[in-house]
Amino acid sequence: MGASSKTENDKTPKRVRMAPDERRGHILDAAQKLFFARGWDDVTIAEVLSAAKISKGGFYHHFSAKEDLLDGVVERFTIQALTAAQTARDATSGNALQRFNAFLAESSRWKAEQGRKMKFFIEVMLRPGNDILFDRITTAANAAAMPVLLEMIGQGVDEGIFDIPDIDLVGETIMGLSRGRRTVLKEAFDAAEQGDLDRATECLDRRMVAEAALIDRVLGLPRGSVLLSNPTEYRLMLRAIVND
Amino acid sequence: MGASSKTENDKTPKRVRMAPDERRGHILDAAQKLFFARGWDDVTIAEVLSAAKISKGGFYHHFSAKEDLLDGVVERFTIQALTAAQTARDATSGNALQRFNAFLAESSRWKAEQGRKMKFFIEVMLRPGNDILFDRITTAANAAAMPVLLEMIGQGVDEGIFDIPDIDLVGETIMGLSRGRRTVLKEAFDAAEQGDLDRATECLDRRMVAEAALIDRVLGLPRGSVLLSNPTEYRLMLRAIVND
DNA sequence: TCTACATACCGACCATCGGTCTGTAGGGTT
DNA sequence: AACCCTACAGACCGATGGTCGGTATGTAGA
Repeated sequence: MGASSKTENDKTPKRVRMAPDERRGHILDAAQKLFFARGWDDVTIAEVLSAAKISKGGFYHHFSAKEDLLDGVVERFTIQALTAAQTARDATSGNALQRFNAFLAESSRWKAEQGRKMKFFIEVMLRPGNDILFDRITTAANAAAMPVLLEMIGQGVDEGIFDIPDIDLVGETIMGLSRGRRTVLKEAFDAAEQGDLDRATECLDRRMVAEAALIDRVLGLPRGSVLLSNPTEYRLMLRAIVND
Repeated sequence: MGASSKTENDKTPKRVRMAPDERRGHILDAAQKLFFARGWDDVTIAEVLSAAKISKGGFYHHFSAKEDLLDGVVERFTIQALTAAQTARDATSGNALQRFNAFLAESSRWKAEQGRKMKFFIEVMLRPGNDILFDRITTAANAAAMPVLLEMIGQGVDEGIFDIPDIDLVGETIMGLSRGRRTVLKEAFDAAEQGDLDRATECLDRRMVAEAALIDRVLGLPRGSVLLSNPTEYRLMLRAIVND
């Protein structure tokens, strides 16, 4: 083959053709990384293009708009969150309270894992401008987990263990609390960055204890029924984050 | 002044010069109207310009960016919310629960008034894309009202009336609930638009009753202590909205 | 009242960004 | 080999937020 100029010297073939799903995945990977690092509005299509090594035409062959990219990223998270929630539900048995506690534990474990995997995730979601991104992800993830949660609460009501004024409000309250953790996370993160891991851990832990006490009330349970705190888990997460 | 050509024929003086505050106010008026009607991202600077009857250069003399406009609008609301909250606090006396109820009543009255004044307000804030605007306003308004709320709750704790796990969480929970009303508002609004005012009212009322029951729990109060429902108020608001 | 200075204001211009369109490469099928 | 389908390239476009040099409208001091 007298084509050394073809087989070897061509370091960059003009076109790399991929299966749609694969290409889509690559683009989403690049976009996700950028979005988490700097927020959705700040990142331009051009940047995603060069990060994903594809042309504009190629991109718009797979995505209809920039908004579509956001949807794609959010969708990934939703799917992950959903399967995680279902796994947690299916893996546990016993009465509603036991299942509920197991579910909360798994849920916070999953969140901590996300925080560990993506260095910027927590740091970034605390910055204004990323509200949209963060809000959409948490909303979608919560929405995915909500049916599972409500099912368990329903079971608790049927069993006569829980006593609640309105089932929708319970779900909402829990979602609201989880959203409000943003502030505490920021505080803990700042402390961790200054090397004060103890204070950071204690900060998160106190919050979780308080949340648990509040959920006790909301579900009409005696104090100490709901378990939400897991200091070692926080420690791991914070350590992973701080170590770049 | 023999200058008929000056005093009368000049229909449009080339420049209208105003005091900075006045001009700023005019621009904000125009911007607010447009934002509420169609959302922040949809409205272009050019539209604000023509609505406020000012040139681009003039505009950028008073505002540094489009974002600045949002800040201005939000700031107005914050101030209004703050004074409303303070008024409500100062106007009431009695024990913490009485003051708390009075405060809630005033607060919801104020919100209803806003909904009445601005036709599009509710309709618009339910549309995606206006999340940012709505979120920023509610967040700012809530943040303004929060100290007042916490002060009252603190009083209740001191008086031994309230029994709470963590004061910050209480504020957060209440704020979260108020944010979650969006969904219910949408439902009620849709019902009202179809002429079913009864269903709309009932929808809001049920929500408020449930919320009150939940807050009872959170504050460690016997059921029925917190009063949040005011059907006639909703009726007025919904009627005003539906009648264009 | 003339001059000098400050500032509110104008509008043409610019850079950038999301999105479109025409054309092309490359793998599979016949 | 001829063909087609489609993943892909990149020039191009319209809109939009923002800038800049210049102009009108005051006001303070001589």
